[in-house]
Amino acid sequence: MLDAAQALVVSDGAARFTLDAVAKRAGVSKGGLMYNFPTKEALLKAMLERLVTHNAAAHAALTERLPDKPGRSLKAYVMNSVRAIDDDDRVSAALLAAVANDPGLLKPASDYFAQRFAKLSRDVPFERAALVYLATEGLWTLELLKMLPFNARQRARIVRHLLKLADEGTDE
Amino acid sequence: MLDAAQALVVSDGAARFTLDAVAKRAGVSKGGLMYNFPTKEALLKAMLERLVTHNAAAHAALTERLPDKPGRSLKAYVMNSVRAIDDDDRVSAALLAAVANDPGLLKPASDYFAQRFAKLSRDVPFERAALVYLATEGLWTLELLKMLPFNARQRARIVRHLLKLADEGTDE
DNA sequence: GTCTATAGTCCGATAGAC
DNA sequence: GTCTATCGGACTATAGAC
Repeated sequence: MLDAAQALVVSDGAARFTLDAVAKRAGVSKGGLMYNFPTKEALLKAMLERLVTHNAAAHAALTERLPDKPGRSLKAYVMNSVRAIDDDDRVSAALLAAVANDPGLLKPASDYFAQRFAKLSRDVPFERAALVYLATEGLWTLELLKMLPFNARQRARIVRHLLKLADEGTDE
Repeated sequence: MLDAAQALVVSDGAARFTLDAVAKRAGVSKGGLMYNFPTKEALLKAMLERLVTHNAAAHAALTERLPDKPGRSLKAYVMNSVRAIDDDDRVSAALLAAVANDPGLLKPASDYFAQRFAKLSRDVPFERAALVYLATEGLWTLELLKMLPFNARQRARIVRHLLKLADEGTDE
């Protein structure tokens, strides 16, 4: 059912994300859907938690494949964020819109964000880690909203710069 | 009427942003509201354009008050973005949610973004300008969504760093 | 557990009087 | 131009059969 819900927001956007549509896409009745998720909010929360889990797993896998030296976690974060936009990202955008009015819904993700930076910046000077982190987040957000004012070449140049900054580790 | 619409999204959020509510807040009937804005989309578009105008004016005013040396436009942009969150920002957040599914609505803002960076980066090395720009945008976005993983001291440190980077101009 | 059917609410937009 | 009144539709959630 969560698969169907995610596929729906990816293809139709957040506006068409209704219980009827999700049930139809999942091949169950609305009653069946609401047996598993008592309210729509419960469904949204489950989708959000799955996104966070996916993201954490992707970052962990990427980190392991990098040499174990200072900044590798931050570097993996950058790499994981600048990939081509995929379905998970599109789900993020739709959910962002859906939950923008319900700050409580974002609480679990908020905690995830706070802990994530703490881990990323452990072996990198604070200011540089924060700069790379914020710039990466800005890049991801603007790209998602199709408001990134860079062409492909400029974007590649920026990504290279971010990775270099993350890689330089503690030698400042 | 636009004032009332903005006040409404600030106080009640995007979910309660209905034509009835806007009309009531503006002290007119729904018919009167829809005489001026034929559809809800027209109303949203007008609000967006006013936001862009406000933002451009604030940046211009801030720029003028800085000494005329390389990087002053970029510096003014950073300063204009890291102020305490105000009503305009809250409107931005609500509109972000409202228009996330309608990419066409964002077109005018998208053009504004593209031109804005071109101006900001005119007298600063590209990579540094892009880094400062993206990090500032990331800071603004995360703060708006209450997902900024920094305390007040760390935030001040980051802002200082961003301003310094913008200020160093072309001496790289 | 999963279904059908429907209750109850709210929205955007229209029609027509004044 | 601005009002009142209302339409048609879509939504979440519930009730109850099987």
